[in-house]
Amino acid sequence: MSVTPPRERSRRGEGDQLRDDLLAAASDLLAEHGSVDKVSLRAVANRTGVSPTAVYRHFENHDELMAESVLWCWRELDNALSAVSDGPDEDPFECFTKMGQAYMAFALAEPGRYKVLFTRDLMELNSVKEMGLQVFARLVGLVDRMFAVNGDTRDSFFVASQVHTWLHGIIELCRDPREVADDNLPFPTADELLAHVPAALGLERVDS
Amino acid sequence: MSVTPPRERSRRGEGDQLRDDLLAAASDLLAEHGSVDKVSLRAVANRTGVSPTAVYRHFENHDELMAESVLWCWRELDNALSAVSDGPDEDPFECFTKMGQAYMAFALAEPGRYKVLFTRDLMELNSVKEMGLQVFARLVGLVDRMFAVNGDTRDSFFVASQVHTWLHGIIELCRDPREVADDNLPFPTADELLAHVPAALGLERVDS
DNA sequence: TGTACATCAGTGAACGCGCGTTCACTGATGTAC
DNA sequence: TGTACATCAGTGAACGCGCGTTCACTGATGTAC
Repeated sequence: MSVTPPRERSRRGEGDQLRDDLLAAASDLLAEHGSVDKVSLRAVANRTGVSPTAVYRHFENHDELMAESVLWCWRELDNALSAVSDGPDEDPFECFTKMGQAYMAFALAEPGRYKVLFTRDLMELNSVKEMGLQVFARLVGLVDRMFAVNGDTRDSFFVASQVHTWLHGIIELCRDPREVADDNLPFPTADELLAHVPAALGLERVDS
Repeated sequence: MSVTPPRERSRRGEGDQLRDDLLAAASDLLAEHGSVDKVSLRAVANRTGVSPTAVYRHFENHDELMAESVLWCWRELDNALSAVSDGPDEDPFECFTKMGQAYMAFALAEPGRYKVLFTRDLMELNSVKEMGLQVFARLVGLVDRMFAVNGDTRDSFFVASQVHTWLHGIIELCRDPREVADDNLPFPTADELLAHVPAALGLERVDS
């Protein structure tokens, strides 16, 4: 039980700073433990260098703290994907590849943080659901643009769902690339599996 | 906190019966909660109608109880898949479809029980890993037989991994088909997504 | 056939722990006058 | 410019709870003689 040194008290009027600090600490703890159940309010307070009661100045209870923390993780994913430039003048097929790699990189860098995004109970909250759909909308948009180039008439939402499910499964199977390396499990790596997705789903540029 | 009526004490020499009863109760609790962390030793004892201390006659501790419980769940999946006849004189493409449906049915009937199979820490135990690979081997064998018919020269292990990851992702996305029905999430159903897997992965009979 | 006894299949009380949450409080700091 | 005071940003002790685990035990039952 490592104890973080006490946090310097915020100046007057800057009390909201603690809220962000708590969410950042919670995000780290979620990344470490990979589950909302394993991250206690007290642990978040402790990691932040603050007493458990201080948390109640910013969150109703443990449930709300965790819901907001997962929302924070979603924003981290959204930011990571924003780094991939996909303006309308870019090649959507290249964007798709880069976006897939960025998504995979986020998921594999901190598997616990990725896993927590899909916490079943939290998905029922509108805030979390909307955030999830917003990220998904990036994918749908990209598929739309590839379809436009190829003259593909399939339902882009359906194909985006195919992409999403497949990537999600790859991440689950090959969560930690290091495990695969020194382990006797002969599973393919995430990169290999990822590389076959565009062709299998007909998301490569058609020369005509 | 519902309390199961006390269990009738086993006759002398039949003490092992309790072990199976505990595992069956644990399997149900895992199905209900979908996580090893949420199922306590006391809850398993309670569900079985026995005192917590009785558990220690059959298991070292909570960890071993959970490990054996998950192994029990794996055997339930293995049994469910065994119901699909896939003798060498059957059409492997039909078997593949039926096996996929059986797998999906198992996963969607009790999402919690399915989810628990892939508990990260437990996968490091040889007993669990072997059980997982044994189930996976069914799939590889099926892919082999489809390849034989089609003269397909791809690596069957790799393609089986593609199937596995994709199905796994579909299950995660569409865990509960009822949610999709009355919810505003417009995601495709598991059946729709599943139906597109064989074609996308080149696992349909080639007419030549 | 009767009885002493070892064994089996458990029970019940107790422990220390970390948890979420409540309550009364404290001390620094900005502001009104 | 000095001071009283309201407010802010927290703290610290305490609560009841369920947990994993230990320990000493109990009572039925099969078996040896």
